[in-house]
Amino acid sequence: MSMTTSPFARKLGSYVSLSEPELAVLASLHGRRKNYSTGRDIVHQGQADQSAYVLAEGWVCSYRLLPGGGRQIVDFQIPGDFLGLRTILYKSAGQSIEPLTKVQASVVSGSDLMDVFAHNPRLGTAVLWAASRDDAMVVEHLVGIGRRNALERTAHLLLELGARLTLVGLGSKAGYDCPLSQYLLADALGLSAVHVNRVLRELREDGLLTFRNGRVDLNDFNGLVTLADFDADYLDQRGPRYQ
Amino acid sequence: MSMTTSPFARKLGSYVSLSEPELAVLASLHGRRKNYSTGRDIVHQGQADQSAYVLAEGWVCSYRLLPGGGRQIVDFQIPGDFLGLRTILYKSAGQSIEPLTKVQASVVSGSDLMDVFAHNPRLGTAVLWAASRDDAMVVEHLVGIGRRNALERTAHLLLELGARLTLVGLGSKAGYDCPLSQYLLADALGLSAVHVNRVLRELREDGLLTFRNGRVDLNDFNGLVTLADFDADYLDQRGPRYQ
DNA sequence: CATCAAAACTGATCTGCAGCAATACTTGCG
DNA sequence: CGCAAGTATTGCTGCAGATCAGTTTTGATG
Repeated sequence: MSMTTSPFARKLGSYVSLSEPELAVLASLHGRRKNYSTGRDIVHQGQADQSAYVLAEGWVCSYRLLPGGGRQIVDFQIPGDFLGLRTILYKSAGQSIEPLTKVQASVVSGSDLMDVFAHNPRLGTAVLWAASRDDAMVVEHLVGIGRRNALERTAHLLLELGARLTLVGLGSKAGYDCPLSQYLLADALGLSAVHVNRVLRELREDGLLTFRNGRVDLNDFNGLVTLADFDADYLDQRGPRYQ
Repeated sequence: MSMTTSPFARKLGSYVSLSEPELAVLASLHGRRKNYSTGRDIVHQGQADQSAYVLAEGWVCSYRLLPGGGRQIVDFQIPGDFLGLRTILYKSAGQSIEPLTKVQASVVSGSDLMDVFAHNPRLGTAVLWAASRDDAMVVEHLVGIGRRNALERTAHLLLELGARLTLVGLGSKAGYDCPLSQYLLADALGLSAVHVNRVLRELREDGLLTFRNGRVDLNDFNGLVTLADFDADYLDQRGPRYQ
């Protein structure tokens, strides 16, 4: 993999074979890098920010505010992920994006992206295709929330994060660094923070995983896979390709 | 709206201005109509059927099988909807599609669609853009399941179906015909069928809606909107357009 | 119109998780 | 160093909704 191929371009290339000029257009999309830190949302629900981002460093989450005052974290994003596409595609985002750590991201302007759609539709197809794949994973996650119990859900989320981090070289089957608080996990899992705590204790006591001091240790990987009915292949980026 | 413009073309046109030749390509995509009836899935989870469908008549649902033996209905589709795109885009569908009534659908072959992506990428962009919009609605629905109570969820689903049917002329604020059994509602709402029954009774006793004999009567539309925190605009098909 | 199966409905009981309250632990920060 | 803020941990209580075990209604069919 050459140094000039970004993780993002690699991801798109798995859907549509991209030519050199197309890769160049893609590279030209990246604006300068911006830094964000915890405490203020990158995108706030309702506002149409008109720009997207490619995460270079740090973790963020996208969430929806709920009528009752709570929120549902829809997805966590890790380095290499594309975010904020929705704020460009639709009038309003419907989702907010919040940095969970110090974050570095390169900005992709909305108008630039729309120009790509108009003048380089093959690239547009690739971008949307990748986005659709990501959506499918989000759906997978949310379906899991509805019908698994707390223990299975938690195991599944932590396995999924592990698998995704491993793909970008930030984790392994043994474990990974994870900056999430029990409150954040709760918002993602649709549980109370108190209950997340109990679930983590149970997972620890059962010798399955240990989550402590920002570190997840997968003590019994296979046991977790069985418990959570985790399909390790479903993160597989490959699909049919054309050309 | 000319007679030659299908609901599907209309939907795509709301994202990308389509030229006459492009509309012609779109029309040529439609294969012959096929009939399906209840009892056998149109697409079965796992198999990559390699064709998609545009629903002409009847209702279908797409669902995922769950580890515990149950299933989560991810979405209902009504006339005018496009379905099965995922079976073409990815190796495996991950979702099954089941007819709920007698169904007429025109087939779109997978290879034809992939040809469109390769040779008419503007159309490809439009198709994927529309799909991404549909996904956003599914996410919306699933988020609702996680965090609303049974009464709110049920009201929300029945309002949403009403709104969508009204868009294609099959319903109004007063009500609509609905072939769903309480078991199907349960699988969509993540509830037991027994509890769905109780919830429907409560909605009826509160004078909000009556669901009986395949007919939904929205007795108190505004009351329902308040209860379910329903955003009537979120079905709005418009978004930014280019060209 | 009698028969049968599917769908709708009901009551009783059980349970997973939320909500509240109170106590430790961990990490800056003046 | 000691205080404050966030984070983790544990016990207790209540309830929404699951599960079980039926009965009744509906509607399709010979």
